[in-house]
Amino acid sequence: MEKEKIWYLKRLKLFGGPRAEEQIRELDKIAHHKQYLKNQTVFLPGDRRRLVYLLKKGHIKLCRISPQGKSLTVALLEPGEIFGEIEALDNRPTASVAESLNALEPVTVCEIQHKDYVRYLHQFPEIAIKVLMLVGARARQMEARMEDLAFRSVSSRLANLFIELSEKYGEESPHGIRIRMRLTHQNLADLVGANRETVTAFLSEFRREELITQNKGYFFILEKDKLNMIR
Amino acid sequence: MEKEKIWYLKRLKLFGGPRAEEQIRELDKIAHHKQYLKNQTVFLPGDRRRLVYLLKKGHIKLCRISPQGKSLTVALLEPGEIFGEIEALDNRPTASVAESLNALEPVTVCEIQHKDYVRYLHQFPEIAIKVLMLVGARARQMEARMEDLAFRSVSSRLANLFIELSEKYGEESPHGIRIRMRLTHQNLADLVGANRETVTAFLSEFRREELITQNKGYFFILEKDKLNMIR
DNA sequence: TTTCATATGTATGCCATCATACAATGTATG
DNA sequence: CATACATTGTATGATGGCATACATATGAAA
Repeated sequence: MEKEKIWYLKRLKLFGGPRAEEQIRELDKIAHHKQYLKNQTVFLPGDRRRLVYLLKKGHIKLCRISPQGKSLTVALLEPGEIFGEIEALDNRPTASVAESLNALEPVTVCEIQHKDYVRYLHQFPEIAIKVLMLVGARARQMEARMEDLAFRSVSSRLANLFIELSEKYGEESPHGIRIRMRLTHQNLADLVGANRETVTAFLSEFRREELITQNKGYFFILEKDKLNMIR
Repeated sequence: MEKEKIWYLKRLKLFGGPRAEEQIRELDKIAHHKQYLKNQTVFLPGDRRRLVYLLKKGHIKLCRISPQGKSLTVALLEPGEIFGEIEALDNRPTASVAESLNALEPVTVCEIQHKDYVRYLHQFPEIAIKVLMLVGARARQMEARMEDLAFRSVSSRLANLFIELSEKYGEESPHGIRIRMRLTHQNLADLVGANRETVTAFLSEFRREELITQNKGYFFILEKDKLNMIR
């Protein structure tokens, strides 16, 4: 049963070395299981609780909301990922929103108090270094997305998004690579920083050219290399 | 003389606690002093040396270059800042360029081999945590800039850039807040992800409205709060 | 000082993307 | 099944910012 309880921690790729067992046990001690019903937000901009989260089940999107109410999705998260105030330096609260993504079932997370988290990192410095690498990798991805926003057209960003999605969330299927999360056109628009209508138009085009298909909210990538060539 | 040699490390804000002295001494052992003449690049995309750098003198910009040769500046660095492969996870080399910024004098840095750096972090885990916070803070800044790119107009981004510059690099002067680094219109354009001509046009407008002035490559901010209100 | 390269200033037409509008379809829920 | 709501599809005009073009200014080097 104990084993059952910590399975999710094993997906985290944060642990390793001779102390791995201990690392997992200690993290489990400070992590508090919690469920969010669908379409509930996990945290909002300005949240002062400064929690660190481990995603156990479901999908989460991290967004930024503009003053005019438009939304930009900064990251999509899968079970096993860590998020929240993992790198909180100053006292400023987050500027992002975390919410479940078109969830059909509830989202399950573990919450960790920030002070427990910092104590834990001091206890297991190897893990601090791994978290550093993780945050760094995400920073690089963001750089790449910034470059896209600055230089590339919506169709190009959208094509690129499908390639990234297929790499991170794709699974082979008889009808092409299936993206294993429900995504609306609005979701895609928020991911590429564009208008929903514009996205819909390009999706129609992609479908006409048989690069992708769409079924009950799930997308299938048919021609990955052709998508790669869209300017 | 020894004191002279490590002054630059004291600017780093990475050290602290009872072991601060030791931290600095050990870092100095693995850091190799190096000078770059003006307009030399420190590293290019694909650089496999995977070095970590400490900036001692001069300014550095980190850029991304698009396939069409357009450049987006990801970060501006001042003396005392750390950059390079501070968070290198995978074996992929950087996608960014680091080059000196309109340098009139040579840029001075310290280079650290990546393996020495990792060993150092293991030796002083407190520092790994500080680097984590630092990388995190930069990641948040990038999120904010992504939001800007996605939602805001060039004039708004430009006004916002001046506010950020005045906060990070500004110093009071009789003629307003002086940005203490030489910046061309092209530099600004690269920072906000826009066309040089477009930027020049808005700068003329800002100058006409007496929000900023420009003198020998240096900018002065006159009306910070009015800049804040530009949509 | 003269020369040359770099940086700045301004105008023009063009085009990608947005905002708006509305119809059509899909899907959850009583 | 019927209803309501969310999502998708498509067209339209408006426009911000880009590319292009070229003139002028600035300042470093000779």
